Amino acid sequence: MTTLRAVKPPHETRTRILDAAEELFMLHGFEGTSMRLLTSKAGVNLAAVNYHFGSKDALIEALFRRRLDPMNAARIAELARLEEEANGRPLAADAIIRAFVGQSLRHMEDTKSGGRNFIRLLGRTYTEPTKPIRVLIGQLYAPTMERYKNALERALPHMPREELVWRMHFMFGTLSYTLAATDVVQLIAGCKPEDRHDARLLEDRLTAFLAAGLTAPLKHAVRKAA
Amino acid sequence: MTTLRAVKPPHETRTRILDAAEELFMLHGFEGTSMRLLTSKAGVNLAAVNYHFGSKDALIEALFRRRLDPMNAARIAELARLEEEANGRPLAADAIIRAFVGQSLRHMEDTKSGGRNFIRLLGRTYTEPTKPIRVLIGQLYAPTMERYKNALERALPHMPREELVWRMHFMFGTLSYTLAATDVVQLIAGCKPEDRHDARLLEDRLTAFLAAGLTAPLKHAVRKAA
DNA sequence: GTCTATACCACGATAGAC
DNA sequence: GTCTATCGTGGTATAGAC
Repeated sequence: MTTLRAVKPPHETRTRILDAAEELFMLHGFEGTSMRLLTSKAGVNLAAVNYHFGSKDALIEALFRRRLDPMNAARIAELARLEEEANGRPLAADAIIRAFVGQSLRHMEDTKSGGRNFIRLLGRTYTEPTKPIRVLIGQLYAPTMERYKNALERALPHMPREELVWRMHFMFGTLSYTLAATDVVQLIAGCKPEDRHDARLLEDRLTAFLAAGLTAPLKHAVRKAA
Repeated sequence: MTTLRAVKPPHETRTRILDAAEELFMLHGFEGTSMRLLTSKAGVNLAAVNYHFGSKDALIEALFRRRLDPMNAARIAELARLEEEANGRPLAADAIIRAFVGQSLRHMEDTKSGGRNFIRLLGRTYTEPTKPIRVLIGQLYAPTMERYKNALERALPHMPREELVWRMHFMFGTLSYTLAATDVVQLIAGCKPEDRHDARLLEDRLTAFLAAGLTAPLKHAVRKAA
């Protein structure tokens, strides 16, 4: 076992399965892609999924962990970097938003590693009917969200906590939907398709929209409820 | 057939199927709910769905049409009413948004007719992997979107068309996500559950957030791209 | 430890009797 | 309109080959 086997890296089957799953789940959804199609595309045996992951659901979980854990770690690191630069002063809200949003868009840009597929898949998954998946996503995001919530509380000290939570919720929704629904824009009103792939421009558009929404003045009814 | 049959209204089987489908699709998704479960919950025969609708997909289409057509008609009527009141002057952006958003929340409030189930299901469907469903939703929304886009163009004459389309896209995303993902708020940061059902308060929160985002000043990069 | 062949039950859809 | 039988396909479990 410890002999040289340069041709076949360890866990190659695992990786092949994960890569094929990412693409097919994005195209046809979780329940829409059969294990038979998935394994044949990955070039592995039907039972390999069950051996390596245990079940289809466990495969889905592994798929999300593989990309989401590094992504959220990068988000937290980016926030820490900004806070260090600021030297104790609170950050501006739009800088915080940009740090969060940017990570998703960065992954969309590298068409090489299939990151684009994953991001679209991720955006779709927040509203998955299957509860275990939603719970998993929530768990994977929880530490990051806590950090960003704290940063936003410092950036917007006069915002009631509850209103801030709701606005973060809206923000999260806009981001996930934008990443997931790539063609509905065209269905609604038509837009130049080439723009959809300009991550830098999209980052500016999103940040401007979200920062304005997040820092909007409070309505009377909302302020009373706080 | 034309004799009096007060006990059993016409198309009762159809209605029973649609009602059961609405609830089960919301709970388990389209592919996640079996026809066997659906028909047994509806108290009809397994083959009845195929007889009345032709297929599972056709059932889904009928399900959306039943609720979405009146809902969008109400949206257009509401906009026409506001425009008549304004007597030719352009409407304010937040009034337009409130008219659009309000219709969804109105349907969420009547727990009686199962509207809440439908709205959650609808919010989830914009990001459905199955393309025919997305196309259907796009078609059903198209006339309404056109009307609202025109109204917003009048309300925001200095906004580049393309930026407006993107912002409407963001807006649509926030709305659909908010309606679909009822429990993720709690997963992320925790919020008082009773608030999630106060449609009036939610309408205020949403309108404030979206109006601010929609009317946000343009970034340089975005202005140059226009 | 990795992988394959195969068997098992539930699913969606359909045809035909009633 | 309803029911039953049936077909092809889905996810999963396992026994055994390498």
